[in-house]
Amino acid sequence: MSRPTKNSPERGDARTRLLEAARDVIRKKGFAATSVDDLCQSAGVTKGAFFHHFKTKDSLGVAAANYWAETTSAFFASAPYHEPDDPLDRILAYLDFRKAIIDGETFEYTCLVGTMTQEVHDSAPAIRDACSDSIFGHAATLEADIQAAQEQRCINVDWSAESLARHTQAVLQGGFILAKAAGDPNLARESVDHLIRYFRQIFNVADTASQKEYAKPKET
Amino acid sequence: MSRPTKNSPERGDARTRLLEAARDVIRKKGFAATSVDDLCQSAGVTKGAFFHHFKTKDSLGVAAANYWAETTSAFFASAPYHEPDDPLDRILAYLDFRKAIIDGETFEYTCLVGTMTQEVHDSAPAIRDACSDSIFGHAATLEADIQAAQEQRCINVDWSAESLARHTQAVLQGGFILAKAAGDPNLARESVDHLIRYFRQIFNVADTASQKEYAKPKET
DNA sequence: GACAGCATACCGACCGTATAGTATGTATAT
DNA sequence: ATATACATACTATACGGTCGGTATGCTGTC
Repeated sequence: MSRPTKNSPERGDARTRLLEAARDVIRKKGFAATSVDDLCQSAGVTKGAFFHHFKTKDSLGVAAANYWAETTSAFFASAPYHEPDDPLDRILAYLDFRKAIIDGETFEYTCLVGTMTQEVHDSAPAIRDACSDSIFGHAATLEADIQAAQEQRCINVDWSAESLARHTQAVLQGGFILAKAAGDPNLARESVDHLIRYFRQIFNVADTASQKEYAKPKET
Repeated sequence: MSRPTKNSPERGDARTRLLEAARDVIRKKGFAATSVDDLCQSAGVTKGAFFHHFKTKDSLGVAAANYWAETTSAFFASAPYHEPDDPLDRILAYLDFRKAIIDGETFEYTCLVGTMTQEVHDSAPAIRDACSDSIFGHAATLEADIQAAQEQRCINVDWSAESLARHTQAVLQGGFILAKAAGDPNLARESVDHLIRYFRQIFNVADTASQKEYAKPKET
């Protein structure tokens, strides 16, 4: 909150501070409800700094989506879920990891680009496209492992690795909405649990505490 | 777009027209980006009418969420997916139905209360609660059938009917986000397909074109 | 190594407009 | 006559964006 003075060490990173402020404030209040002044105050910079770095509020939106894409890419690339040798194990580790990082305040675990997409998909194509790139770019990082696991373990599948990768993101995004509605991150984790169960089912891998037993359908 | 005159037959339904305008415009532009004037213009009424029926813009938001809850409840209650005798068949018919109504322009098939939840969850508790009631109220209509199907066909389950009902809504909401991001309703339908496959798996029911064959896991 | 010249980074007052909300008046139904 | 259902004109403010200015650092020249 301390404003950088003329010769403060923070000089030079107003842009980054604004992008970080955007990341957090927009996740709390949404894009349209977040004013330029909100962002400046939260970043501890002035309006002059804002419009020095960003031509318009919308261009800040694009930059924020790209910043999100970059930082989350790096974050996931260095995450430990890539360690297992088996591709399916990597996928399950990914899902466990996604579940583990759903914690704290809503704005800390929800997805900036998912939030912005909802608001601007029809009115700000530039922002929407940047958000779209981030979402589908991340989904694409899962495809190779899904494809490998599919080839290794499944026959006669009627789904593509691409669609399943996208589905994982849909489940996460939807879980965030329910979590916001109820004010409870457990609802997002709960959906990831169902998704994990789906993966175990379609890849035919037993859970530690499995539900592999079935009752014979009774006639009603 | 035609404004009702003093003695036009539309007199008396400004409130409904505003709620319908809210339903459509907010799904396009989002709540914050939708101005009161936008709504008045779209409904063909004046500001006086707006603030006669709604104390504030936020109270319109609450009313719109409640209107959505009422109209969608009636819509789903009279839908044909309740016909099958078997509870699991009813659930699968529900999911087919949800898939079938994902069509046309984005604002025609997406969920008003999901959209609003994203925006206002932190800043307008009254709206969020109304949205929350709509989402979880609808999810609750699925619980009895899920519970019945579970008791009929599953043993040793580690999931509750309640959580699975919520998960269906999460998948739908998430599918809408991806559809908005890509501008393509197919992405929402695709996620429903995965959800249907999940239901078939956990309830152990064969698909017409099944993927019940599995390859023996190869060593990598 | 001092200094001119220049670009970048930022400041903060200001502007025009859009926005939520109000005040007051009027037509219609009961 | 009174309440309801609007219509119209108006207000205060918040908002995105502009503009002239200043501080800081870099670069080449002598």
